[in-house]
Amino acid sequence: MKTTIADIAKLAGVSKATVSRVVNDRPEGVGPGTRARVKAVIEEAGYSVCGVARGLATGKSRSVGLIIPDIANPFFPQLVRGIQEALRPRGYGLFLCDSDRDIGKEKEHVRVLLEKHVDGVILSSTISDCDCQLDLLDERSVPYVLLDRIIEARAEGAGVYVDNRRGALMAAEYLLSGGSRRLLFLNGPADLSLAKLRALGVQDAFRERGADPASILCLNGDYSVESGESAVDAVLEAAGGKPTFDAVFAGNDMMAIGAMRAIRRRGIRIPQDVEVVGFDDVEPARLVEPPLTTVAQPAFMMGRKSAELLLCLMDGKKPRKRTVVMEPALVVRATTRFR
Amino acid sequence: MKTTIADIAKLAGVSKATVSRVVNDRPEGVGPGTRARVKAVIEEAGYSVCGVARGLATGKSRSVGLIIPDIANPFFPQLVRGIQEALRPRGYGLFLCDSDRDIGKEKEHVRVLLEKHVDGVILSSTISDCDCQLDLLDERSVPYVLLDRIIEARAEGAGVYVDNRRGALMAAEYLLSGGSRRLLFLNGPADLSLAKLRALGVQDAFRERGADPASILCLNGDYSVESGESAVDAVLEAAGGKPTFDAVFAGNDMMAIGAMRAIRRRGIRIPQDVEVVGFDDVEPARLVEPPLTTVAQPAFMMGRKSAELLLCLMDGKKPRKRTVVMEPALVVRATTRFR
DNA sequence: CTACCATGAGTAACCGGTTTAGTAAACCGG
DNA sequence: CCGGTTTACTAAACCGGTTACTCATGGTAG
Repeated sequence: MKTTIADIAKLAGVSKATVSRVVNDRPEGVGPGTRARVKAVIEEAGYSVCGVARGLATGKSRSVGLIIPDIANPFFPQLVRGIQEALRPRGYGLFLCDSDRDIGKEKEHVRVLLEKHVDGVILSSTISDCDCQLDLLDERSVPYVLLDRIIEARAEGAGVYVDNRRGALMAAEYLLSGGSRRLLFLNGPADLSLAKLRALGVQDAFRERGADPASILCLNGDYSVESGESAVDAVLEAAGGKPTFDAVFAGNDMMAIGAMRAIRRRGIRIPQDVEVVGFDDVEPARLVEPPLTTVAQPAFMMGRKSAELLLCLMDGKKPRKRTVVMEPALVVRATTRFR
Repeated sequence: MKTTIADIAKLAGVSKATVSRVVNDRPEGVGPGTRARVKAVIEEAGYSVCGVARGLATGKSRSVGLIIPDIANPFFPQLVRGIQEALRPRGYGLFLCDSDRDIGKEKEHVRVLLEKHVDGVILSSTISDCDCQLDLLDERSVPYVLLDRIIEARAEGAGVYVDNRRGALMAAEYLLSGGSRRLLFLNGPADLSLAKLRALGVQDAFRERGADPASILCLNGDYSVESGESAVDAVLEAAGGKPTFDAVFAGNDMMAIGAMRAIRRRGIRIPQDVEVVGFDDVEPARLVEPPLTTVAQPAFMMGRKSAELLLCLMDGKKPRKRTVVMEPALVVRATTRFR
């Protein structure tokens, strides 16, 4: 039989209210003697509050939901770690939902999270334009923070992103500075707004250097190694095995790694013949051969910030800024030539 | 204002009990006409049950906890995906807890999960011998499934593992079959029972082949690339840069990759001079150069099986077998010589 | 025609906490 | 010693569902 607050109250010879105050460390209304006695009884009986009952009474479940497109993409586990880091000391639980890049599953997850009465949601959405799930959250006034994946219709909402446009600009500029002019830009899904922003960044760099943005060959992958590999393979195949480009900039490291595989399989040298730059700076980037030059995102930090922002929102406080934009950093390794 | 079951009852002109029956699709006690009307009202009002209230009433929270040592290790995201796959259709939420390889955090997570009144726990524990957290679960009779990480004291409990001893035997046997005799066995933490089992497997292989198990050089890492790299580096350093071994078998792919880095940095060739075999078959294993020969674990399947087993336990059913042992498979790539 | 049972639906207790209003006793300055 | 304030604590309502039990009603078998 589980011990409840009533059992403790009876054992300690006080009322449930008093036990509740002791459990929640509320200073008012309980004398030091009583407090000590109740604490002793609780310890003795090994009692711990029932979060469900408390949740019903307070309307807060002390848990938040996280929706991400793909936990197998090594970028996201870092976000998760950052989020946990911020959540654990406050005793919040984290519902992990992998939407599997599927809009339907994403919406279903929002519904389930709502049923679970999470106090807030961190959303790294697969959807960019439609915002129906967010309407649901707004309706129930569940605070949420957008993470990594921007949703245009909610640009003014709380969010934590890297400066995607600038990150892409940095990558493209670096490639241009090395003399590359014929860029293969292996972007993410075209409807993702972060992908659009990066396209703009690449164009910025070209214009800045007086290069023609129209000369950029832009393809779209789904952030998997395979998609990067097959996209580049198709381009090379079409050109009879000779590269029609002298640089590749990929929307994430996994696609960049895929691109590298397709390129090297044809005997094309990296970085001598073709330079490659990725995005994210996940662990595999430094493990592949040659180690990948990439635009680093502070993933762990982004996770932490997003959770801190959400905690702030859930406390009903006005955060200093609703949108946190983090700085990307170019990490030069060996898929680009020495400058 | 949130709509409750009482609101729906009033709107539909029925009692809460009837609405409850309709919501839970209970066939008895509601006529088809009433049912349709109530459903319409629910749809109209956009009502969804409050899981917290339901949880209090039923004593089930429809959520399970997962404790893993390190979400950044690419093996674990695959487990997570498998678990979600099994859980989602049943509407269960998943509390993810990363114990960060820290026993203290692991225990804290168990406490928090207990407070959240999860219906079950999947545990991939950092702890091998002490089982205090499991006592807590037993006490509250919360069903749990051990996943990947065996806990010796609970060998008879529900669990899903790969046949670690056999996997290690396969790897060692393969290395021996190639003529390697001086094995550097880069095992996981010595107190982990899966590491002990693998050590036994390696010894089995040596004995089978008439080789002396005492000639195995055994080191322990923490499953990170760095630990593998530094361990092998230290060995090479001590031997003046010449390898005192002709094969490395690592407790996971990340350590194997670390070992490869240390080896190649010294100009030692893989696989000509030293062969390397990993464990797990995570994505980076096929991406590094040369691609890593490894003992594959069916991680996704293991995750799914563990969740299915837990669901079974939570339903109060007796599962056909409490312990599921999956078969490892040797995946031969290019860090071993052609046989 | 009556006795009986199946069916649809409602009533109210209950799950285990939190919180507000209320009470009795202690305290305190004048 | 008195009126008023403070302090320690309790009783009971409430959160939003579930469910055992009760009760008409109507169909049916004898």
